[in-house]
Amino acid sequence: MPSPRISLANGTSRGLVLDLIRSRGPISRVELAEATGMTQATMSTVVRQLIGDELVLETGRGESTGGRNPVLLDVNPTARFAIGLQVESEFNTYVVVNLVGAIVGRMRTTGVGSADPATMITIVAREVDVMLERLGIDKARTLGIGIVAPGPLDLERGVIFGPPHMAAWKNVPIRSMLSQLVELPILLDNDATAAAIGDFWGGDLGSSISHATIYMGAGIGTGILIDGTVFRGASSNTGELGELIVPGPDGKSVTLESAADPRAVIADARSRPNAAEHLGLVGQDEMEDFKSIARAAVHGDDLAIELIGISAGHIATAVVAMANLFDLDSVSLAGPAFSIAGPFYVRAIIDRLQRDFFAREQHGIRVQLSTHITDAAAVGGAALILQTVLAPRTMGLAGGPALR
Amino acid sequence: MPSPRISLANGTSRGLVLDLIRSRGPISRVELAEATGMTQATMSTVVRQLIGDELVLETGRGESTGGRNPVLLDVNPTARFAIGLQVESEFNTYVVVNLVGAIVGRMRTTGVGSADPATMITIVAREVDVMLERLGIDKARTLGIGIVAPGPLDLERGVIFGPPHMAAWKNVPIRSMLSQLVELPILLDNDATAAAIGDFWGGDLGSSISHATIYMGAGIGTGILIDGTVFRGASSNTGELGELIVPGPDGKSVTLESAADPRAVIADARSRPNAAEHLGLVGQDEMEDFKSIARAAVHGDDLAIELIGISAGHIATAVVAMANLFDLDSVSLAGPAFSIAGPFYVRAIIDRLQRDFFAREQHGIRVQLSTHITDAAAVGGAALILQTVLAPRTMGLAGGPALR
DNA sequence: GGTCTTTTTTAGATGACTTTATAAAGTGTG
DNA sequence: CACACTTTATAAAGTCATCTAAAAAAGACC
Repeated sequence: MPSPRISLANGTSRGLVLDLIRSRGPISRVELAEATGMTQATMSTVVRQLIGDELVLETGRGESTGGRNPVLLDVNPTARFAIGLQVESEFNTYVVVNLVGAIVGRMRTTGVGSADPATMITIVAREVDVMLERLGIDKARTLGIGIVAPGPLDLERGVIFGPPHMAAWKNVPIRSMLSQLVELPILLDNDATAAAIGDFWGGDLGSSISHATIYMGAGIGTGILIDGTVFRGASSNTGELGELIVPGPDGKSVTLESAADPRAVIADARSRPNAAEHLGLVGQDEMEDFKSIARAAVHGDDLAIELIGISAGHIATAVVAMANLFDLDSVSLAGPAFSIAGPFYVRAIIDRLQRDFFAREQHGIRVQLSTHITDAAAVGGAALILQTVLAPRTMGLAGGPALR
Repeated sequence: MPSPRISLANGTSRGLVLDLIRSRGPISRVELAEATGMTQATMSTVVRQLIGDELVLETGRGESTGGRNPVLLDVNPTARFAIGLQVESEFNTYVVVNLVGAIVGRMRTTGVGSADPATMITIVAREVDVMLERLGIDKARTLGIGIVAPGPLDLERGVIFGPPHMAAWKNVPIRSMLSQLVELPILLDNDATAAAIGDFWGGDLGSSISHATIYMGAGIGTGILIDGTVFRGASSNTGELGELIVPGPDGKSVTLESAADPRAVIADARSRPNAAEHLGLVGQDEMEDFKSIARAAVHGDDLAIELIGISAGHIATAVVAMANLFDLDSVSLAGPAFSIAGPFYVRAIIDRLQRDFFAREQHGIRVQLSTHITDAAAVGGAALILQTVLAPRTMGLAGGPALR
């Protein structure tokens, strides 16, 4: 009766089963056995362990299909928590998520640009403790802190190389410094990867096999998941699509970043006569100006719609390229740049895929906005902790981020 | 002492160990234990089984490092064989490879364009038997036939959809038809994927984590390997890069296929005054005309060098895009189009990667011609059999080709 | 020759599975 | 409404890949 036997070594099956319960909602032991290929007997014991750890609850009975009716299992959302921390120069964003990836607490403080690393890290440690206490969450049920940082990183050593405008943070071993202060496991990763795992853990991806989350903040990056596992490539530098070539105005070749990121949209706007005043561009904070344009587009302003449409068209071109290379079945958009204008981008991508995706006759691609658009990276940091601790996976052995 | 424990379920470890012995040449049990994370005791038993199956031989003793000197293990090359068959409209190419992926027999006959499917399949079955007999290879030691076919395929059902110029082969269930005639397991896959596995099994890739084989015949495709496993995406349609956008002449955007494949090179040549005669273009067989240009380039003809250089530049652009998305550490070129002009392409790719690859500071990318350039797909078909039977792997659960 | 190292094998234990059998809790039928 | 039949869940015993611990084999070094 039981099929081929996919099975997995080392109690990894506990993680696999937890993953299934999380993603396939209320589900019976029998259905789990079918989905994994394990026997019902095995499933019984695996589930017993998960219930013993309080990770899973019996939440009711299902309908009978001719015999005894099944006991339905669900994840116990408040059994464990994880913290996500996105460090940026202007703000730090903290989130606390529960086992199903839902936000139970959120906080934003002044960012790492405002203090030297050593000072800032002590502040962070204090803020973490304060936040947990305020939420009434026992540290013992907190699995760790997932830090999401901009710019190049050394995931294995837990070191930030720092983007240009955060020079003081160059080569700061943020993981070891922080883990000495808060006694929690800590892990470091980049924004797009984190956002992708956040989408996955939040359950939005269903059983996608090949997924990409496009993360657009100041720049553009991609996090790629193969069967729910981060695809890291040779050195965790996958999904770099900023330099991809897209057809610019007049069919000239330009790079995606130079044509589609918020800065490009603003520059395009400023090149139009009277547009800066018309759209209320301030010229201080790029993301704010971009959001002004996005808001105008949402309200039906023709110029703004055109500007956003151009950017969305370029992103759509890039997504088609990725879809053809990765044979994607799921795409989501995350990051502050999509918080207002997101639907324009989703529409543009769907339209383009329908026309140009190579395998469009074989299967569709689900395109959606990430649930936590703006906080996607921080939520993803927390989800990375959940996944690493509760449902460890390996793939493309590039090491991935170390957890310490 | 033994490290984390990567271990793998279901006797998959036998395959893993065989893989390591194959790729890391003569190697001792202790080194194998280190490489896999298993204990030396476990390795002893695993190796005993492999030796029992005659897949592995003890081939000598290594140098002592202060104690007993290690027994070195090697794959027994002639223990098993696999057949690769590339079907094309003009020729069918058969190869027989041994356990280390080396060619031990090769044959080329008139292609599938010359007869209706049912007739052709009986011919193929006969030719397979004749070939094995001529080589003195027992069918019992032959693991199967890997068929590589052009155009869209249904890997799971083993059906050819057929390219436009092979209309009679549309929807032919080649796997089931052939497996009834020759009593061997049969598997169907596309050329680029097969070529990639061929490179891997031939040992050229070392321990690459993220590899792409660019296959250029009439069109351009890519086979992608993550840690030696085919990356199949949602529906085995990964690596489609023909429609990727590259900067054409004057910076205008064009698709890779329209700018770089053999047909494009010939068209470019014909657009130049007197070039057709100068280069000896016949206008019958595209690949032959392309090879004429390639030969002229190798002999130093300026125009030919320019034409090939343009094509190579476009391919290089595409490879950079792929390298940035997949964080590649290895690229190889296969297919008849690279058989003569290959070095021009390799050079162009290396140069471009050095300048534009995103993670160039973290690691280099090995770029090389496939060992069996022209026969890469056929050899790869055989290698797919070897991998499927001897070292099964799973990833990106898109099913992969079924073996029956 | 004796002692130390390194490699390989043996023997027993463990744990994640499986198979087989049994209990529990339903549905449907005469 | 008792009985047969299903479906779901657990229990018991066996299998298999792996581990730990310890011994055996084979060479290096003094």
